[in-house]
Amino acid sequence: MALQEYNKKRDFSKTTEPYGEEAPDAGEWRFVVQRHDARKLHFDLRLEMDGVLKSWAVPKGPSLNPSDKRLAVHTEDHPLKYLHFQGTIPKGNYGAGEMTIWDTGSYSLSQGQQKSIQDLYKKGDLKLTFYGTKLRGDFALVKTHYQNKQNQWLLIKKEDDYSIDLDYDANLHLGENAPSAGKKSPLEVSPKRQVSPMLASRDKAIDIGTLKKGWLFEFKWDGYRILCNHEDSNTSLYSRNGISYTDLFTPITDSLSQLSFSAIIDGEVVSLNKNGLPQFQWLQHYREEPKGDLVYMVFDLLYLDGHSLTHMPLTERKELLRSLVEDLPHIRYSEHFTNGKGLYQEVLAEGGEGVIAKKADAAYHPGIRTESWLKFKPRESLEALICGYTASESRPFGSLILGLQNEGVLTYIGNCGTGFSHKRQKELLERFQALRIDSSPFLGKINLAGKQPIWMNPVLMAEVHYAEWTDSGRLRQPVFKALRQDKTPFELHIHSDTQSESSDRSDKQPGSAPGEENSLQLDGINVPISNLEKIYWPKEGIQKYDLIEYYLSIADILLPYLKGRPQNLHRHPEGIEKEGFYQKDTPDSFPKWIKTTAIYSESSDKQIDYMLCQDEATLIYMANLGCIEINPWHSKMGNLDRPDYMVIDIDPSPKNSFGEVVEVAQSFHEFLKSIGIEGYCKTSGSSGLHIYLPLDAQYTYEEARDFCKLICTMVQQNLPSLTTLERRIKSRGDRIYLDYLQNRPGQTIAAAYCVRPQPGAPVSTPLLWKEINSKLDKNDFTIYTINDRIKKHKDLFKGVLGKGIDIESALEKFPD
DNA sequence: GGGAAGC
DNA sequence: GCTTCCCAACGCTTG
DNA sequence: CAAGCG
Ligand SMILES: [Mn+2]
Ligand SMILES: [Mn+2]
Repeated sequence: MALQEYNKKRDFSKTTEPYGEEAPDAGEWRFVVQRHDARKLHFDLRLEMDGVLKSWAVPKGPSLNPSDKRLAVHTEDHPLKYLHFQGTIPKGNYGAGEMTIWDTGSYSLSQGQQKSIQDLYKKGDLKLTFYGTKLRGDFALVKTHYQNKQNQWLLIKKEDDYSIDLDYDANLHLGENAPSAGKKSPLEVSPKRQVSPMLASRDKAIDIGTLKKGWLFEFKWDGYRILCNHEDSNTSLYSRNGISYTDLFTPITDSLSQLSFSAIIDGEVVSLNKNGLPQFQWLQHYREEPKGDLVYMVFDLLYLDGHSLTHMPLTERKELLRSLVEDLPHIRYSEHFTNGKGLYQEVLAEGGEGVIAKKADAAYHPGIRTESWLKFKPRESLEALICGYTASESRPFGSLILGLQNEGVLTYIGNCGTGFSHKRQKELLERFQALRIDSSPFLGKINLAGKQPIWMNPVLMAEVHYAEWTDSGRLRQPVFKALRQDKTPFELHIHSDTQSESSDRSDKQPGSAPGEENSLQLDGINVPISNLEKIYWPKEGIQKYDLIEYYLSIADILLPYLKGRPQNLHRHPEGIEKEGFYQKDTPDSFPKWIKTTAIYSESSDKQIDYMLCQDEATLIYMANLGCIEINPWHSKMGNLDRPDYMVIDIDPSPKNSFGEVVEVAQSFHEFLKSIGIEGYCKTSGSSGLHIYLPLDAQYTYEEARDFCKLICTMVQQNLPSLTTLERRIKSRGDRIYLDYLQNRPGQTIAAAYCVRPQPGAPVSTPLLWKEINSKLDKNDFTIYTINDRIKKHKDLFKGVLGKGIDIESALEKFPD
């Protein structure tokens, strides 16, 4: 490639919109790794970011082995066109030599990343997930801390399903999957696995009229992008994120189940009004109120009768598709046209969404945003932060107050008062309540033309369509489309066979409109999930979604500590700032698959059905009920009066520092060591610490409690002014309460790995004794950090359910 | 969070 | 049809 | 006994 052309393209890249529709927030961007046989062979890693390709030269190439730290030297930004470039750079030019595409695909920030990619990039601490052919899974791309080596970064594979233990040499992996001359062979698909759809890109610089030969044009349907896998008697519909729509859109499922061949179909489900125009809002409320003609507009066929078709040209796939779905009810073949300009004008006149242009000979690359498909639409859209709303007498609220984060400053971009039904407004208003704040989140004063603002913590995002920007930086004719569903769907954690883990907010997608009844298939049970986006931690904007995601991720480790134990549910259905309540009895309205055990209650003279958390399904059902915290008994069914462990509950007064708590725990550790006991310590998740001693159900609660009291007495004597055994709060003063009374039947303590209804969503986290020092920060352990910690330390509480201590021989070692 | 009662 | 209400714990310790 | 406590 000549420098001249490079420069030309570079100028072009500067002219692209700084805030385009896709680039800033889609959460998934493209990457390429080029093998560059220049003076010295190296690999160039390029990541799409802010409209350019951030680039690193990796001398040894990427490795899939986590123990390799590959040096990556940050080089200058390259224009986006480099995503597809391979060829020979002539001698005499910079970087002369052969350049081939080694791998390409998309990437996103890894799970649990809170900051924007721009911030993390600036910090030099990128945790990325790649969806390429060779580069797959999680990587860290981090700046080294050498101050005189500013541009030296390291590319390190993280331990996951794609990492390997063997040596890895990128130069030996040029295999058949390597794309050659711009023709990357597409992934094969199978109806046994979900497929991520190919996505269209958008380039406002292109005039649809200039696309002629080799392009065809389809309606851009305003509905849900849905794929269908059909094989034998199995027919399933699912969204881009893998959420199942098989049951919701039964007319379509039933119709496609009649197919006589196995197939994978791509299309858009729409709800049509009498004039045949798709009504997106009707579709959003299809579950509660089916309305309009439900039609699956199918436009691609990826698999037929045992063969993957992804490599075939589009026109051939569509021909097969047309004959396949002929005459099926609720299924319509999406025709294509050759006059793009004409179709576009027609669509505009009818108020349609837009037009998709497709290269007639293009293959189908699952999960890739392709330039072989281009979307054209008259209106812009973006994701804006909802910063508040205006009051109204006639409606639930007047309009949304919208803002964007602009270089760290929240900027007002206008109000939006249309696009929601009365019903939708009420749902939104309810969701807004938890986020209300007293003063404006904007720095300056906002002119709202006298309307009364109600301010909100700006964490919710709305997809808004608009005509253009005004000169003063406001949206013209904004219309609310949907609340953003910006999270990775759980389904992907369960069926790890889908590719894309991120969502594209510019393509509308189903998933979690409020009031929509979701469910999650776990342990063969359809677990009902409601109000996923309900905010449980208003300050942080953490949703029920995040809680469930955490519990899904920790279930395997957590469940052994819950199985067989009656529980006291502690529920916070309205979030942590509203009062929660305890619930012991399991009402009849709970599903019958929930296991319970009946225990007689003296006070109410009746049997109480205590819930047992035996499996992931119950765990998630509990989370859905607002059980942020989990409170199991210390003893199990079958041996209810003999606890499996003894608990030393270290409870500081509000006046004690955490450092003092640590000091007390250290004192316990010393004493326990002196009587030959190891003990296991965890954060309570709140302000204290818990020390567990394994008992293996060998002693009664009373024996455990007496032994605990003895130990606490020793420590209290050792630290008389810092600790107390006083049960009355008033008598404790500002001392730390050593609560041995927790060792009683029916008494509970927040389980290891459970979340606490406290600021920051802390997790009760098992620790190494050596971590219990003045540097310990209990705020380090939250739903966002525990999984990394477990990768490193595994389950530090394993011993709690292991071999029990011998109280008698420990007592012999007591002083005096 | 959800069901029942009340307006 | 929509809003509000109401419910969802216990048992041991201590004074 | 009622109130306190987790
Ligand atoms: Mn290079
Ligand atoms: Mn405690």
